[in-house]
Amino acid sequence: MRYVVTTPIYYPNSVPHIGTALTTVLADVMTRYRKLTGDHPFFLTGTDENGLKLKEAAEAAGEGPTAFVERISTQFREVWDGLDIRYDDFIRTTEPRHILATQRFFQLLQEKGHIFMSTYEGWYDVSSETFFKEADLIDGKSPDGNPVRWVSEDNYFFRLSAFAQPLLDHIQQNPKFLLPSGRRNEVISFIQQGLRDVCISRSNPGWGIEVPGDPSRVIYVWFDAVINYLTASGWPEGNWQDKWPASVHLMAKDIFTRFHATLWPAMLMAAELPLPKSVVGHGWLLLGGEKISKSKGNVVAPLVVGKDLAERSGATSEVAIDALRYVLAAVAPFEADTGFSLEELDRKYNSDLANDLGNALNRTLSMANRFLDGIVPEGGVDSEALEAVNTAKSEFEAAMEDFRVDKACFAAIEAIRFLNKYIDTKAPWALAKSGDDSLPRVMKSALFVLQSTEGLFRPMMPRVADEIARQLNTAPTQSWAEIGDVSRLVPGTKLQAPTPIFPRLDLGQGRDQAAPKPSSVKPAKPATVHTETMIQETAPSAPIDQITIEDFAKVQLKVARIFEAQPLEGSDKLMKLQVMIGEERRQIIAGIRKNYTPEELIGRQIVVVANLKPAVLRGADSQGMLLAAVDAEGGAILLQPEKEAPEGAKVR
RNA sequence: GGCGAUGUAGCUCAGUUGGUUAGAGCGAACGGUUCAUACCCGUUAGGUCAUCAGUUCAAGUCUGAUCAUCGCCA
Repeated sequence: MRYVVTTPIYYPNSVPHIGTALTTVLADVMTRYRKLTGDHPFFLTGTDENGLKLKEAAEAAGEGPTAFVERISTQFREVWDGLDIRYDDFIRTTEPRHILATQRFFQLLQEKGHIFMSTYEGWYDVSSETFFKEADLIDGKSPDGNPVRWVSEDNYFFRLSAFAQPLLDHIQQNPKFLLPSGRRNEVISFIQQGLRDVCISRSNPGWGIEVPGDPSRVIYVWFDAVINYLTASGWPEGNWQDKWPASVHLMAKDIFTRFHATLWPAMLMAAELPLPKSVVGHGWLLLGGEKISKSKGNVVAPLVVGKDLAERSGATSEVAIDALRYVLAAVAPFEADTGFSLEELDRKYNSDLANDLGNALNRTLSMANRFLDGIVPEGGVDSEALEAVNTAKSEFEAAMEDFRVDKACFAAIEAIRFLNKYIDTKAPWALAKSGDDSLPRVMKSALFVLQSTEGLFRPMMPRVADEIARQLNTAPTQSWAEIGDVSRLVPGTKLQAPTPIFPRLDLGQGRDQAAPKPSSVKPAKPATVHTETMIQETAPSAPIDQITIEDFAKVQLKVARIFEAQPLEGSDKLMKLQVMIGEERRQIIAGIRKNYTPEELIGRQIVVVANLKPAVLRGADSQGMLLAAVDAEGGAILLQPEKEAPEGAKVR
């Protein structure tokens, strides 16, 4: 039986953002840890490709649904690959294996008498694939503000109501079945309020998994989606019991209660199949106090963040990606949501990785090279070093048993904090000066802690761990049991010269390294602030008509972030930008090609006029304009918040 | 409307079953050190533990009310 870790299958009407990356990174860390502990993990992720919404999204994109999901699914895999996510299986719910498993599952429930026909009526919200009653609607729209349509049709229902008590019993008897505990309570009260039978089919729109024996209908997308976890085991054929039940289903809290903690376990009970061991619904990462919205697009693209971190710090792209992985894992919310920002990433990069971990490795190797000719000495290590490593190791293990990757990160960094204190206390430089014979033992203790942390950090930062092992000239940690084993530090081994892994970020400079140098701005007269669509400068000598504060208040200025930039075809000045104003995506055409390349623009914050009447420039829609100063040559100099502003912040 | 959660130092968060001077990390200030990526180590940070009222010898930790934010359900 393998240790099976799953993420949700992501819905490809969007692209991966920092929130989906969080779940996936956590799953990857758990998997890599289990690989070290010898639990033969199996890591499953994928894309959820059925559903009416997808078909409509494809049509809106002017594509056939097949081509559409193919393209987006590939995007997900590219991002996961870029984040060094090592999934064992990437399932797509349009694959034959899943269609077969889903239909078989449906039939199985029919055979067991848990499916019946009934008339289904209600207001259907395609966007969230959910039905609402009349009373649920707000101003004729769904509670989420999405348009709804009236649907009335005969459909198949799953007798969910029959499983309320069995579910409650199972939850009570298995304290680790639903986590965290706060959300488990939510599920209990949700079930206690009574479960309604759920409609699990829809009339066939020409996309989706057909109900077996009834091609006029397709299986409800959520019903088929959760089955993916079982599909991947190979069920019902072959040795599926090797990969089912899952050890842990990991997801964000929004799809926890209804689907993963209620519907899916009930379906499994109905099919008389084993339930997953644990279902974990972690909290959200809040950006600027707001939830990251899946349906609105990528608020922050993970690979852009990684690339940006690499460029600003000077770290290699592999190290920057590992750093992003570590920070996500370290701040991962569990019970509640947690506030996050790109500044937070920077701070944690500097303090935990550059100052603590990187510097500890660097100073230790530097001393070893100076005082011991770079040779690992004979003899043992101090008991306090051993104790610190063992403490970190066991706390790491305990944290992982509870799926608390954040606590595991803390345990690992604690070992490094110990090391820095230890070095200060022992002062090897003083020992070397006085010829004290305890020097080899102290240095070996320090090297030992470093080697141990190589293993501790490996699940979060595999490339960094490799680099630490390289500099220590020791074999990369292959198994968890090796951590804390002093004999792995072979006397006589020649250490490498220290090379900084995490170049320190200069946070005082802000995040705008790409900003034009002050010298390129003519200081003689104030640059005229204008918008990019007005290439010609307003005459600087002409007196500017005064306006009232009310006039100015009509202009809504907001902070936006550029996440995509490309030259506009058919123009040599215009750039086509995709920006996020908070959660809202806009396309803006800007005449800024003279001073900026697309690469310089992506990831930056800018200021835009948010309520400008949209215009068509060179055939492309421009939904707003950005603010820029004008340099002597008439080129644009972007206005940018002096420091990172909340996403979508008002400017006044 | 019902149920529930959250509200703790500038920031992000811990605070088991109520019990000595409320903690951590970051940031800040000051001091120390020099092996090191201006790093590390130490000290300090005057937090009405949202507010009010209770229970108790004792409450951040229990009860009730209020305010704010959020979630689930209807």
